[in-house]
Amino acid sequence: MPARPRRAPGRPRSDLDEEVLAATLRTVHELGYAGATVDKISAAAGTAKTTIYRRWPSKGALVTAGLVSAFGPLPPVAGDPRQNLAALVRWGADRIGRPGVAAAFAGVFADAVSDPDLRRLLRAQLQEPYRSGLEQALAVPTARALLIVDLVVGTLLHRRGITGETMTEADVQQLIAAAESLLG
Amino acid sequence: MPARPRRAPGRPRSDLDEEVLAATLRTVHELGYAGATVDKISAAAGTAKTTIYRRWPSKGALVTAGLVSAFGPLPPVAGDPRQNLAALVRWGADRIGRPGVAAAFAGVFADAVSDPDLRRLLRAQLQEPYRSGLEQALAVPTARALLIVDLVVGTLLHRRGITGETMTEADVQQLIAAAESLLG
DNA sequence: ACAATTCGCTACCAACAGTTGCGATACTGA
DNA sequence: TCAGTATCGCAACTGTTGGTAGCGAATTGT
Repeated sequence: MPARPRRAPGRPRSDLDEEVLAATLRTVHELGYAGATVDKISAAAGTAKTTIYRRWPSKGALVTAGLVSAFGPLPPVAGDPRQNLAALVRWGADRIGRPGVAAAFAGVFADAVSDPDLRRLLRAQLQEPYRSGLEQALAVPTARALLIVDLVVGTLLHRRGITGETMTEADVQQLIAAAESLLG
Repeated sequence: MPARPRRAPGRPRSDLDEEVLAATLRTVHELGYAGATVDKISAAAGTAKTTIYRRWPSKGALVTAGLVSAFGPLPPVAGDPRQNLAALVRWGADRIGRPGVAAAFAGVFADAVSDPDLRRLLRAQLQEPYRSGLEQALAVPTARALLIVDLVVGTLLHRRGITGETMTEADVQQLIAAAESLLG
């Protein structure tokens, strides 16, 4: 018999996950990944550092959760693969252009190199959930979907990482054209 | 009258720049950017931490110098732009696939967000020197050359950052095809 | 009332980037 | 040979950070 979804005893968690994640990206935006200390993030969220560590096991996991929250679910698409690709690239460009997102990516990537737990978290929460939706929207096999993600996300992140600026509309159009050449 | 290139007085610097930079990438490869402490790097290079800080102003600058040393000068190319592009993509894929390079990139990108000095160094030592050579080899204007760099380098780095693996030959060929669509 | 759990707070630890000071060393120039 | 200068390796230090431990108070179900 299935366990009834009865509420566990004890004081329930306050509803502040979203506020903490928003404060995380805000602080990373202002101070960079290294400058955004967990003390400062908790102060910006109006809570305590210990509360944050009760919910996320490390700073990298916290920032990863902030990224997941900033991206949200893949937008629904219903066209042919070419149309879908253009819409998805614009969606990604918008999200990566939001304050703090690129800096957060750089930080978790750097941390993940020496942190296997964080690496697993990245793949499970950021790569895997989007991969399957992309395969369907673009009608491509897995390996091709992953390459397209590398191309689009990598290009957008590198631009922000090196120049600190977002892409011009003309560059986004070129990026769409380059990605289209991978649709097969 | 020109100042004679007379050697400055005092004990000359030991010839250990290259050994330190190699030890830097080696250590970043093994332990990640955060795990590669300057203490460990200096130990791996067989020198003292203070000697490193006498030559490079920060850990970020040290790792950036390691990257510059790992890439070396742009290889000479002498074909039409299409041939040159393919050769340059393969050159970049080889360099970014070398141990420690991708992890070093992620680390300096993350640090650069909150360190204007490091941001300037990145552009002056890693972006600017290659941009002009690329414009000539590919016969494209500046903005297009920068976009191609974002596309190629960004894609290669994102693949290593997320999966930790290098690209298959088939993927490199697809990347070349995608970049070619930007040649105009 | 009682058990269970979270909250905010203070205090703490180990590790790291970067600095300072020192004696020893290697070179130049007179 | 002797001063002057700059480097070297070493040890000790500072300030900060990620993360932990322990507490009394608050909030729920039974």
